[in-house]
Amino acid sequence: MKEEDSFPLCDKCAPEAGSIFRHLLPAELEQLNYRKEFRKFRRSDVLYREGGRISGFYCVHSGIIKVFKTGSDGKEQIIRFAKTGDIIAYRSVLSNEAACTTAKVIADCEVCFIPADILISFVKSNPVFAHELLKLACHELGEANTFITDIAQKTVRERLAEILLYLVRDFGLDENNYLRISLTREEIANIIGTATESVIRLLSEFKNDGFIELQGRRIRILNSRALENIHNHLA
Amino acid sequence: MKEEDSFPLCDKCAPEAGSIFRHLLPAELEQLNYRKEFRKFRRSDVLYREGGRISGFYCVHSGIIKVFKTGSDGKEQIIRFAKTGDIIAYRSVLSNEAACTTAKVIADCEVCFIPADILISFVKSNPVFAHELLKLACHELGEANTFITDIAQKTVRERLAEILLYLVRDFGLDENNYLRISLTREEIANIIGTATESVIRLLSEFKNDGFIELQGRRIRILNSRALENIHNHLA
DNA sequence: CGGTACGTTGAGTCATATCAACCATAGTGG
DNA sequence: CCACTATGGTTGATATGACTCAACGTACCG
Repeated sequence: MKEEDSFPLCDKCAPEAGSIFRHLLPAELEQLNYRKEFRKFRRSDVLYREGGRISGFYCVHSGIIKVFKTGSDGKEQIIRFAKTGDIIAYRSVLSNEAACTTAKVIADCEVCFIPADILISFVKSNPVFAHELLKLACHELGEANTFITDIAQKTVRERLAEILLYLVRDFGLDENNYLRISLTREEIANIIGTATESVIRLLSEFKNDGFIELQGRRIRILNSRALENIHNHLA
Repeated sequence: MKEEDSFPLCDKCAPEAGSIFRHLLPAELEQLNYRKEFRKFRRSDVLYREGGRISGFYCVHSGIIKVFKTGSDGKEQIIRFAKTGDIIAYRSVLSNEAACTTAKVIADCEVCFIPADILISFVKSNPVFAHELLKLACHELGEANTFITDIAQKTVRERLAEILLYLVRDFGLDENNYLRISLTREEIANIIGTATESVIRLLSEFKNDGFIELQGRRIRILNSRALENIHNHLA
């Protein structure tokens, strides 16, 4: 079928996207291809909701997803983003806990849904894969620790500079130095833990200082070195 | 030898302390007992330092250890505590990254030092153990996410109430409702990400409200329900 | 006995949150 | 086609939580 062709096959997708599945054996990849379900989502669709039980996890083929927790007063706290090659919800699957986050689409995406049991079975059957998964979780843990320290100790201004640089690193710039991810001011605020108005004011401060340029939601990075300095408390 | 007797044997310690090693097979436990090194540390000793390469990890037999990151201005951010049955530094060992935290003794402790290679080999040889280790890492990741959300969204007052409850849950109360962990005001500040003076002021506010009692460094919990309410923004 | 680390309190300041008003844009339905 | 509504962005005024700085008290320790 024509349709079929457009499905990403894991044994092609895994190495290209650099996903964790590149550590699977051919037979396991075949099994994965057989069991997975290809799905498309559009902006603001929700993949799963915190508190819910999870029957599987997702591997992102294209698009961007934000993963957030809802605070007691209903405010979103964005924990991380997932893009091509990333997997989400694996935490809940592996620890067998209810989802502690919600996943919502930021840029239209294509993902594979993979039943929970298959992940567990790979962990049990493929030690290298298990180790890689551990590396992944431990790496994320390290990043979480860094984030905790920053959010606890740095000013909003410093955190904003940091997040811009993080977005550059993770999503890159286009040919005109515009960030390849588009976020609302509120979403930016929900990453660094501040008010929307503060983000707006600080962004326009950065603009006036000539570090960035703003075209609506698009952000152009002019002087990442300066942002680096702000982040490191040197300015 | 007399000395030998005082060494904790992992096959006894693991089930009692509820450590991750309870999932090992007898032969593996034996290997662990053979390879591990028993060590004692006193208050303010450092087990390992951030940035350093790690040749092994630690399983805590007794005592309390604080694990923290040092912020850019030298301020400690306490990430977690480790007590009987907990393992530390496993993150760096598994992800093969330099230590991103420092571990310092809060209450005199006895630990086993375990060479890195043995952990990796268990992950490879024992799928159940690997899975349990994944559960552990994923659970910690979930806790980190919650902490990020709290620190980003809650007031210092709310966080202080929360941390007191967390310390009750994790370390318990003695017969007179005193916390079984002793921290300096500065250490408390370094958990919740605030200034020492703020902790002092808020603690004495809680005292005046009759929620707690203070005897130097010892904290007596009188009304945990009230603290619960503060934490949940209900008061 | 002096030193060092910890605890406490007060005063002043500042970064950031909050509240309110307003504008721009786009989608919707009559 | 146009009012209508919702969403997101911006700006200003004001309030305040929390930090900083400084001084001083306290307790333990060699």
